[in-house]
Amino acid sequence: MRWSRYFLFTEKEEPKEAEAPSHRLLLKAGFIKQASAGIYRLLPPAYRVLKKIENIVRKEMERSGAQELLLTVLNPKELWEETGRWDTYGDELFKLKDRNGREYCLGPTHEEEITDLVRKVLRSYRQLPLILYQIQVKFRDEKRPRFGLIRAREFIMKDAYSFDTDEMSAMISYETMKFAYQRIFNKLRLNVIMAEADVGQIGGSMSHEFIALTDYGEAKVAYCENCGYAANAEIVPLQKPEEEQEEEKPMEKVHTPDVHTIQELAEFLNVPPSKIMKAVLYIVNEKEPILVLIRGDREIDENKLERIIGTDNFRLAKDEEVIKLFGTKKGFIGIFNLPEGIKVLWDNSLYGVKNLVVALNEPDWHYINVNPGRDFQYGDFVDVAQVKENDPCPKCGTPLKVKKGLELGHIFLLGTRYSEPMKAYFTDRDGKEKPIIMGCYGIGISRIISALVEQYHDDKGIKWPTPVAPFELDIILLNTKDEQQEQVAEKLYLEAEEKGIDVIYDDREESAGFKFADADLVGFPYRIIVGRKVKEGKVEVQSRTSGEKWDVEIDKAIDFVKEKIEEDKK
RNA sequence: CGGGGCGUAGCUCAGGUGGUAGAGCGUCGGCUUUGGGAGCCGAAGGUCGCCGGUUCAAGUCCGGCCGCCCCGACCA
Repeated sequence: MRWSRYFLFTEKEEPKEAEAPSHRLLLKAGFIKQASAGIYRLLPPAYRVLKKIENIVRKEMERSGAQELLLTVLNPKELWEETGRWDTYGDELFKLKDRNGREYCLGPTHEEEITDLVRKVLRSYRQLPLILYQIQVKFRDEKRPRFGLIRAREFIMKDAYSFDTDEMSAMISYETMKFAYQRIFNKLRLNVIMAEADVGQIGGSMSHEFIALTDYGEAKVAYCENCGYAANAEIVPLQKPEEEQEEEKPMEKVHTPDVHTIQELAEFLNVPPSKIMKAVLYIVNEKEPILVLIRGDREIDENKLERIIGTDNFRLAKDEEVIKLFGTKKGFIGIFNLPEGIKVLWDNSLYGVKNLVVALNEPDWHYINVNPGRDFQYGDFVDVAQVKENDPCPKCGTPLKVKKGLELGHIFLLGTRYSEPMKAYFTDRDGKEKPIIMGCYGIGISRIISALVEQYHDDKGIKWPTPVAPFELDIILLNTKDEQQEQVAEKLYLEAEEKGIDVIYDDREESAGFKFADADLVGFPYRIIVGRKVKEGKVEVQSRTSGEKWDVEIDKAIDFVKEKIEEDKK
């Protein structure tokens, strides 16, 4: 490809709206163009990357025995009503009507579609097991699209579905996909952690997430470097700590005027936050107040809370509600003088803490040196705290690492969550009708482009790993007016094409610095610089990744680069 | 969904107190230049997000709407 003819236009100015490096660089280097909020056009170089990612995924899926098909984007309401998700999926579903008033959604995921297809075709246990997959555009009306391709409203996903006769067989399908995913992320050169995960609203019994470690992403993963345990932070269990061995001091009432936050209170009383009982009031289903008590140095994990109370319909109480219920402001809620009918949850972190600071539901006063057993009785303990760096690993007790990441893959053992309500049955060996056991397996294909840039860039631009680079080699002709240089560059370009290298030839009439800067920004793994060394029969080969430079004889340059590329792709 | 901000040339942005729109970069033409986003000369390019109001006069003031970004909540 000659760059002078190629649809690749970089920006010199920094895109003002982008913050995440991947978003900024993909815009600046001319890979993506926004169409509207969370909706992006993939330009030719980005599409080349996307296709390479897809093909790596395809190869590993096919190797695992999965078969590719193509479902539809437009999905009728009726199927979604069968599983109840037309309503429960909520506002995230893009809905529309046809001219006759029939309702559809744009598929955000395809469990209903695939289950419908399979129930119409499959009859017998002889036809199982089966894994089907597609690479398809998906639509989710995200509340807040963010960071370019990282959270888009229209995006490309690989979704696979497994169908088995029994739990054991389903488990084998699940494990097969798990291994395929590990191979895929290795081949994509991504640093990805496989973590245990919550099954969430998709349902099912077992689930793993594949999280790329990045600074921009929605996932938080906790992992143990000792035993290999890794899980989404929101499901890491935290046990009660050891009881503190500390002399119990006499309880005292202390005036704490205008002290509202834990931090202020800790400074005012000169105690660590871990000695303060924090009380947070939630309103469940818009009517039932629940008071959550937690140690002052900890935060509430609302995902854990959701699983405890069994609904996501809850919110923090408003100031007025606190005043109405407790007769005091936020910051002065505690366990003493509690009004009737308020449910109280005790987080494990509070167990065994001595000489606590506790509010007493009276403005501007706290008790200090409050002790369990003597001054109050514990209620029901639960685990609602967010996991933090250095919390003990639930498997082996070693301090955990907690890192931010980007969810690239998610696999679920679904069981009969979809086959049962949709009546996807097969006849088993014993002649009985049984629901198919299902699994589903997603990979965010377009999001992988961003994850790659997050993990492979520097201050000058992107550094694509060779297997996914839009072009493997950039041949830069420095002086377009120099006939000798031009002849050499043309010859090398044709030779590279001939030898099957993905090559772009920068034949544009631009200054040397301009071309170098573009090459760094767009991030081709190798470049050949055709410049003044041509007089000595040489060109310069450079690696974007390592920064290494080699002077190579003109005739050997392409073979030299080809060898490097082959090595990278192994 | 709560909070904040922005919308003027392709991009980044400037345009006290209302007076009919500018810069840098990019683009086009010419000359010069070619190992790190070159220089000089010239030119084109705008329904100032949309609708309404106030006014002799609105990019500027007022009202409504739309779009986009950021923080949080949310996020198989």
